[in-house]
Amino acid sequence: MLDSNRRTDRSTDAGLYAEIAVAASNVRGDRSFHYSVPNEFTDRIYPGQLVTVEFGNRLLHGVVLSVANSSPVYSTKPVLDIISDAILIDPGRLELARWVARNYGAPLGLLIETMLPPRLSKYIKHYYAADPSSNYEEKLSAVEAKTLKKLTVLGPSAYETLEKSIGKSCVKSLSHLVSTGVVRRWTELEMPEIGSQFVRMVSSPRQLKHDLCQLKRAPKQAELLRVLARRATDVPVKELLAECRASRSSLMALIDRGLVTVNRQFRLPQRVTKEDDVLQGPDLDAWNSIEAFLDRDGHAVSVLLGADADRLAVYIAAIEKVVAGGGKVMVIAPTEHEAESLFNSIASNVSAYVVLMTNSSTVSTKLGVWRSIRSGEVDVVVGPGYAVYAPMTRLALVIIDHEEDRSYKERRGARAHLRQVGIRAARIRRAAVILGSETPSIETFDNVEKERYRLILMSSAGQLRRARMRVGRGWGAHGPAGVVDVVDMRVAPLMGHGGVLSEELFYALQDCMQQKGRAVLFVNRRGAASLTVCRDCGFSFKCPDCSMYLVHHNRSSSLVCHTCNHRKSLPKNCPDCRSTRLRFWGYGTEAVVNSLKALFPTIRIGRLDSDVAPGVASTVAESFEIGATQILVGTSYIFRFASKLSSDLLGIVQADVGIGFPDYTAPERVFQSLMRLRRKVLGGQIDGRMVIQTLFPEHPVMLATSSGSYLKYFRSEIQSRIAHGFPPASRMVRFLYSNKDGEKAREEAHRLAENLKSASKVSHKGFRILGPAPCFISRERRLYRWHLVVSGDEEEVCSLLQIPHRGWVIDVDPVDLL
DNA sequence: AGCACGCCGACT
DNA sequence: GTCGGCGTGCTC
Repeated sequence: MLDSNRRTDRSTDAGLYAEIAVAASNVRGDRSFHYSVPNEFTDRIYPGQLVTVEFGNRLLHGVVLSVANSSPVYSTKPVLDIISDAILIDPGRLELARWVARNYGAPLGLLIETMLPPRLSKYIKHYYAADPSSNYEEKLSAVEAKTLKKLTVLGPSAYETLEKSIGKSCVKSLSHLVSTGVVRRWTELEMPEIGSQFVRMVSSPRQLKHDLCQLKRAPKQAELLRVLARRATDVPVKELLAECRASRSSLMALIDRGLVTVNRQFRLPQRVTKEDDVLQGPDLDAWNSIEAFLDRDGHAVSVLLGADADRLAVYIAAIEKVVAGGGKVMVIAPTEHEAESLFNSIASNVSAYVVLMTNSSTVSTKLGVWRSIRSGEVDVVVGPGYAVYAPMTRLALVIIDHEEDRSYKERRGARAHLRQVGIRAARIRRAAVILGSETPSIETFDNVEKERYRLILMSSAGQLRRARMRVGRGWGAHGPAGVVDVVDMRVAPLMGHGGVLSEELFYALQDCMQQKGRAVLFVNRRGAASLTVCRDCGFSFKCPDCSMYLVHHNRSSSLVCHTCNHRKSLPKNCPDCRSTRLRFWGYGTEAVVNSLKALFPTIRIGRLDSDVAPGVASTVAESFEIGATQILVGTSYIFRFASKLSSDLLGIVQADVGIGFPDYTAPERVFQSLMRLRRKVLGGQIDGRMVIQTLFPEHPVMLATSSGSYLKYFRSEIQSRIAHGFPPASRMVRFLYSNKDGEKAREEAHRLAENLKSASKVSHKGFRILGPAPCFISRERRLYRWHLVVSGDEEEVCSLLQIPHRGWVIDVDPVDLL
């Protein structure tokens, strides 16, 4: 009788041991666990396999990381079962999972879970059966005896079935029954059948005549068989029945006769074949560089700088080349939406097997896509950030488009930066990386400057550089230079109500309207007012659950919290002193529209932000595109309609560089979005004009923006990052703690600070601890928030990630500190 | 997740 | 003394 739960002592048993990543999502960091391998598994256990193990008193699955003849742990539990012999995660991806877990302090189990087929844990079933060969001498408790008796009657059953038929308390006695050997336990992987049904002919075509003879009195069945024979392949059930105008019963009869079989087959979703994008070939200089780059052996990163369409041409040529050489390609985009449009362009321009990884497809499609990629039949995977975890083998090229996009930084889960994960994935498999951008991120360009990445400038950028050189400006913004005016809003004369428009922007708009032109006004806030104040007692409306002020929205006459979406209607009187004199400070899109309406009563004005219903939004955009609307006021939401924004005037109502906010990437974001706006709005206009209203005209990023010089911007920004110890100058970790009780949050934050400080004494090395302090958003959704920010070198900082207990959120290289 | 262990206050 | 609630940390 085998006691499957016995522990193994290393001293007495020189057997085989497996290092396992257990699917427990709260073991932080890259910690793994060691289990002994029973003799029955020694010749079939491999890294990447899925196994069942006991963890604490839970039954969990895990993935084998390595197999060795010794274990660093004295006493080990046994591997209980190999769930399937398939290698679900290849060694390269195991290494990637470990790297992410270590560098971001994320649970290794979480990474493993994201790499396994979707929803895999739902398909793992634990089975129990009474072992008839075992004798019942053991002293069983009443409950155990009852469980055993029921199990004998039921036969082998899954845990879920047992739970239903014998109840929770009996089910708990199972583990003891297993350890005494009276009950056997094993695991099965029951993956759902996926794909649609296909009909297959059983006999050979030569036998067709003979088969048809027996169907003389069944014309429909004969017809089905004839069509099937003519097609000479498996035919989808639906298609076959439609073609023969037959019903399901005829098909069932054919199956009963044993003439056909029906099986499920997964076919990848058909690619969307729109009219092919008219693509010019990639520009020669850039392509020569990329080609040479791809020809060199091993891992290297190159930054491709150019306009969207130009980069796409290079991507496609690069994919063709790599696939022709037998390599696989990953194409990563910041959002699902962008991934889909990249997929459409690539799939219709490349002669390779291209699939789109998306969350919006059905579960079975996702599973099918995962399998197809794993099997190696797929050449190119296109997807949003998480597609860097796709199960690709023979990976030769990773393309990360819009590498500067902030959405690559995950805001939940592992909180990894998926651009960095993609680069690491390529490095592990010695694949090449192309980072595509029009305005590279500070981190990426820093790597260019330090000669870790190579810069490839496309002619669209190169031409601009030449044009700019003549007027003494650097490269970096695309499209004609145009005129840029920066208005100092602290001293500028204002027009209209609400302090929204400067005279300069007003006259620019007036000019533009008189010449029947169009204008885009960019505002960085939705709603009407950022602060609603009582003019008599000074009362201001705050969110009851957060530390934020409520924003007034005109349309619904309500007050909205932009952090938690708490809403209430705007009262007529001040809740404190009953005064009716409520005043609105600051402005958003609504206030700008109202102010403009008063100044330009005859002009049609459109508004585009996330408050506008999605269906209405595209109408607004189209109406602007055809000229029915002359002024468009919007937030960054307008980028969704980037192709419809072409205008003569671009007004930035308030360029806020985030001074006074703990958001060190704010200047980067301002530069990025203003440059992008300028390309999208004024790109085609020789005489295009841009007016930037700002309270900080002397801020280096404002100066760089007005001259359109990327280098100027980069220099000033990297200087400030170095000065403050922000990434990429050093590694930074933010430890965040939230609690209903503000005092408790404060205490906990101080406790962690002490723990971190003593850790620094142990290791002698230095790192800087900022705080503990309440966060800028000190209360959110009824929780008080405290944080600690640590910066130092990579090695040092990684060692701190394990210290905080559960409840702490760890954010490595956060994008803001709000 | 779920259990053990330890600390502290309230009770026999 | 001892019981039990809760917070914390561990699971090979």
